[in-house]
Amino acid sequence: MIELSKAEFEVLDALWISYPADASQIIERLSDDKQWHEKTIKTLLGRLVKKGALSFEKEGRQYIYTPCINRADYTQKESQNFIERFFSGRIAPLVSGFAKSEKLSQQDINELKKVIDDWEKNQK
Amino acid sequence: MIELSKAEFEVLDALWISYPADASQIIERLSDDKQWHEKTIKTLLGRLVKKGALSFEKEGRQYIYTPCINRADYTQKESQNFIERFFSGRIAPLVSGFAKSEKLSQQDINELKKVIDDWEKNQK
DNA sequence: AAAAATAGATTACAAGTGTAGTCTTAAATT
DNA sequence: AATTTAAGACTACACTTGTAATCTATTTTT
Repeated sequence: MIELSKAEFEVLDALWISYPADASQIIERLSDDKQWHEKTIKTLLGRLVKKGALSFEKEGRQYIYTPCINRADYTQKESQNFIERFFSGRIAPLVSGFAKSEKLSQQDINELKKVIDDWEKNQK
Repeated sequence: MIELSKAEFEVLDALWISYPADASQIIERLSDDKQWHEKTIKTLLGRLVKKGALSFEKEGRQYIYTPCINRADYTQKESQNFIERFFSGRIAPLVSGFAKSEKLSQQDINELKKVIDDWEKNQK
C-alpha cells in the first residue's frame, strides 16, 4: 500500500473534499486549519504524485489534480494496520479503551448500535 | 505525550509483556517475530530511555528496564489521535468501515455489544 | 514591450527513523 | 594472568518528513 506521511494525508484529504482541483484550491482549503506556506503544500503535492496517490492533467501551465486512491479504502487499510499494531487485530479493545476513558458519548453508542444492527441484518 | 516510532513501540511492547527485564530478555522476546540485530534493539532501548518511555536500574553492568508509561494509556492516546486524524474524532465510522469490508467477526460483534452494555450500566 | 507575478521544478536542510557497526570497559573463561 | 566475550556508549548513514527558498519559464499587468 501507498505510505503517506501525516502532512501528505492532510493535503490529499483536502483534495478528497472535491476533485479534480488545482493547487490554489487545495491551498485555499487548507488555509483554514493550517498555516502552511504555499510552497510547503506544493512540495507535498509533488510527493503525493511521486507516491502515486495523485495524478494530474495539465491545463495551461497549471496542474489539475485527482486522487488515485479512495478515502474509504485508504482509511480502512490504515485502521486495520493500526488495530493490528496496537490491539492484535481486535477492534473491541480499542472501543473498550474509549469507554473506559470516558471518551464515548451517547451518540457514539447509538451509532455503534446501528453499525452492529446493520451488520447483523447483513448476516441473515 | 511521548512520541514513539513503530520500532520503538515494538520494543516497549516486548517489555510490557513482563518487567522489569534486561536487554537480553527483550531481545529474546522479539526474536520470534523480528529479525532485528541485537544492536538494533539496544539502540532502540537507548532511544526509549532518552524519550522517557523507559527507566532502568543497573545491576552489575547490565540495565534492568521498566516502562515509565502504561500500555493502556499509551494506546488510548494513540487511538484518539488516530481517530481524530482519520475520522474527525468519531469512533463509529471506523467500526463501520470494518463492518463494510467484512473484517468483523461474530466474536467482534459480541465483544462490542458487551462494551456497549457495560458502558450503559455505567451510565445509570 | 518591459516588468511583475506566478506555476511548477529543483534544491535545502535539520530532525527523526531503521538498521546496524565500532569503541571502551568490565566480566567470564582458559 | 591473559584472553575472549559481552554490555552499554558512541558513531554511522541513507531515507523520510516537515518546512520552505530559489530557479526557470510563462503569463499577466502596466
